[in-house]
Amino acid sequence: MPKKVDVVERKNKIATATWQVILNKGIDKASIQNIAEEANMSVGLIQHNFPSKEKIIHYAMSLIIDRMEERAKARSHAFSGTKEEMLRRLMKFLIPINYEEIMEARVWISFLGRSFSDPELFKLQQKMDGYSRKMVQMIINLMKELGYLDKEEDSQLEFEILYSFIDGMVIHALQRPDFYTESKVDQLNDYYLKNIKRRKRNG
Amino acid sequence: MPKKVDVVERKNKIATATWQVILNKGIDKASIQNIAEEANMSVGLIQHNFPSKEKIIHYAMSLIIDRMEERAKARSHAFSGTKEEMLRRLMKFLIPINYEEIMEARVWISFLGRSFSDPELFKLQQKMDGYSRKMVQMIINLMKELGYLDKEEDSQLEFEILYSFIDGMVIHALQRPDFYTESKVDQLNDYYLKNIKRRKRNG
DNA sequence: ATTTTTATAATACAATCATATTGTAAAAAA
DNA sequence: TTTTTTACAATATGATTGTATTATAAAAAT
Repeated sequence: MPKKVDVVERKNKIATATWQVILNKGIDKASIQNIAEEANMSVGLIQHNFPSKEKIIHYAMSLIIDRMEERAKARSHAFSGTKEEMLRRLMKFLIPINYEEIMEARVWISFLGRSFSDPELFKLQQKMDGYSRKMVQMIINLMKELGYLDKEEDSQLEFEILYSFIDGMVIHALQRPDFYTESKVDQLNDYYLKNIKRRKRNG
Repeated sequence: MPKKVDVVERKNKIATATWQVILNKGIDKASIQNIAEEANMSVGLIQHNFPSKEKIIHYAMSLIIDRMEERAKARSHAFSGTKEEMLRRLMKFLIPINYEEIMEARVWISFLGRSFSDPELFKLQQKMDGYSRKMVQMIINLMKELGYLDKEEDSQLEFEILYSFIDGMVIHALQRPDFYTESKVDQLNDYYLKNIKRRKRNG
């Protein structure tokens, strides 16, 4: 056989080309031929790596989610700095900040739209949701540890509000990246925490 | 000529058929032929009402936004009840609650995904954003009026947090409609307001 | 009553689509 | 060395696509 090729790397290259086509031309133009052209590959090579276009789409979304989870994991495993800094870092776990992250988040939105008519994509989205909830729970736990919330307090509503706030920022950040810079996000998170502290002093 | 037909009604019927195809098969399957079948019309009739497929998509998104704005307007113009009730009603201005609203919000997400590669859709999305911001500002003003916020206070950060919270709930409501019932949304909004009040007592 | 305008349908067509088929070169396995 | 396996390309194919063309019936305008 020819030079044994890294099949994962190959698939990822096809997936990222798919993202590019979706970003530049829209998801309805994400055809095998267009993906092949974007990836500088032949149609046959794409077919050699994926049995159908459906599988390309599914793989492309699952890779987006993997990337998001990786970033979140990297942030939650970075134990440098104080716990207060850790809390602030965690609160940004989903927010797309640099160009690459914004593009990925935009592609994710396209997949989210399709997930309502594609059960496989819906499952992937649910997986993403499950992971996000774990991260938000970590944030809530850290808030309790740092005295932002009472430890005995039932924090279910606090959880949902924080999660909505974070996902809302994601939606806004990918629509107005010039406004939603990292420092703007920091400012909002600080204000959010300050408000929790202010009301806590009151009980 | 034949029975003069209501051209707006006709266009809206095509637009809603487009929504259905997007919901059932995905935005990449929203072809003229599929839309025609869904609307029980001939391809020629679709073409008679729209010069191109592009225009159908644009019209379909603009109708979604009109519907959302209409609902928001209806809620903000309903002056029944106390101002506290009005505040709570306004906080739900974007949240999809019944089946129809959830479907519309899901279609909106599909258009949002495409808006990054279609300048016309992006403009429509910006229009929607502008309207939403007006509504959120109304809510902030009412919060000041009702003593939730200090009137002199610069409420820019408060504004962004509330707007993200609301848009985040939208994203969550259309993904988990069984969880995000209207009463759950009410509960979250009440808790949100209660927290503002608690911290305000402290200053 | 004749002409014109309009709503609607049927169908045609080239482009693009997803996928199948076939071929080839290279290297691992025998 | 021979065989087999694999990476990759070229091209074919039938379905679907957006759009153009043509036809028709009905009613408004003349």
